[in-house]
Amino acid sequence: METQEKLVALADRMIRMQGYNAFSYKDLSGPMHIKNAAVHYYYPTKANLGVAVIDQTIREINQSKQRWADLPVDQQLEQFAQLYARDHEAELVCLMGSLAPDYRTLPETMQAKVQQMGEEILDWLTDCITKGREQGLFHFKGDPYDRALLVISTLLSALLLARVLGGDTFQRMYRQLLADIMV
Amino acid sequence: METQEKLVALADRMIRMQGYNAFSYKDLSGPMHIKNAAVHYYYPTKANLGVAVIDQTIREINQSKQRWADLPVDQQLEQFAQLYARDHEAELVCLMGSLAPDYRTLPETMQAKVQQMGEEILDWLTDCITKGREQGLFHFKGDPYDRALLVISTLLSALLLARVLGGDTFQRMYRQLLADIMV
DNA sequence: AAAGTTGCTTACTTACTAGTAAGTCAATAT
DNA sequence: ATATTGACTTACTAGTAAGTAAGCAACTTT
Repeated sequence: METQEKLVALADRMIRMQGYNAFSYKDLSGPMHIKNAAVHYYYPTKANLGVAVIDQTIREINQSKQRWADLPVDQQLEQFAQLYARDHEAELVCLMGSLAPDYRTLPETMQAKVQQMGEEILDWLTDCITKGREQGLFHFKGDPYDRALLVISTLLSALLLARVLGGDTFQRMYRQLLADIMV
Repeated sequence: METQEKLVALADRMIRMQGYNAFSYKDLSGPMHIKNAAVHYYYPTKANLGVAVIDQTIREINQSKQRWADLPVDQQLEQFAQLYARDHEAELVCLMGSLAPDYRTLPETMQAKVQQMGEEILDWLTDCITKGREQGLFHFKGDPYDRALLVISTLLSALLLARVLGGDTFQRMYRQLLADIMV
């Protein structure tokens, strides 16, 4: 992996570990044994770097979607949920969970990207849930879009609450979420 | 209201609008037309101020609980949810939603308080939900504690997601949440 | 061989951060 | 009348933030 890719990966980690406003260029330059200005060489502003992190995440999500395309939708949902389980093991929150509280302080370029990311995840989930109900794999009351909101909501805040409450908070929420929707 | 109380109220607003790491003493001293050092007079460190904000929130929650003590538990839950609806109208996230992502960067005194706040809310909600099921007012699968986690989770992330996705995101989630648990 | 180009470093600026020490001034207590 | 306290202000420090300008060595292109 080259410097530029490593920078994005490390920035992603920092954002999801500490928050966008709580990390600085020295948190990247230090561990990578380069100078502060070298980070500015690749990403002139922190906003550029932030956008790159979100873009990378959007790409990764799209790759996952494609990889799962041939699975039954209940397994697709489970794979999606396991993405969050892996974040939990790494003691990271998801990008949306980290950036949403800081949304008002983010540069506009980043705000737009965060929104795009949210909409793309939500559209896919809505689709997944709609099909699952049609196929008798899921069952729930109400609009699939609203259900998709609750699914994201649960996974996102399971990561947040587990951070504070510790213990088996994440696992409990994870299990209950799937139990609620699976037949 | 006196200076000290105003400081806590304003700090609370700033934390829930921008995040703990994105506000500074000048954000308080400026609007209050006092000097930076006057803030340090009341709260020597930012951690002191942070703890005061959480303590105040815990006190307010306990007052609400007491006020609702004689209501039927389904109305208690609705009142609780309306607390979040009011935050949404004020374009604020809840304190937990703001502080949980930054948890790792918070001074230990604040971490302990955030945890305490979470546990107190959760205990009350668990109790409320348990009673509601016993009385046939609520109905849901699984452990009441897990259900309480999902209720908080939904309200917390409804505020976060509404910030990014806008529109009627909050109302949709709010409605679906209550529809899911109310008979 | 000369002229870019890439990937940095050195050295710096400007702005802001939390935090402190000492002083002021009005109200209160003795 | 004097001392003390409360609520600040003035003036500062040390550290960190993002960001920039200029230079340099290695490699590539012409």
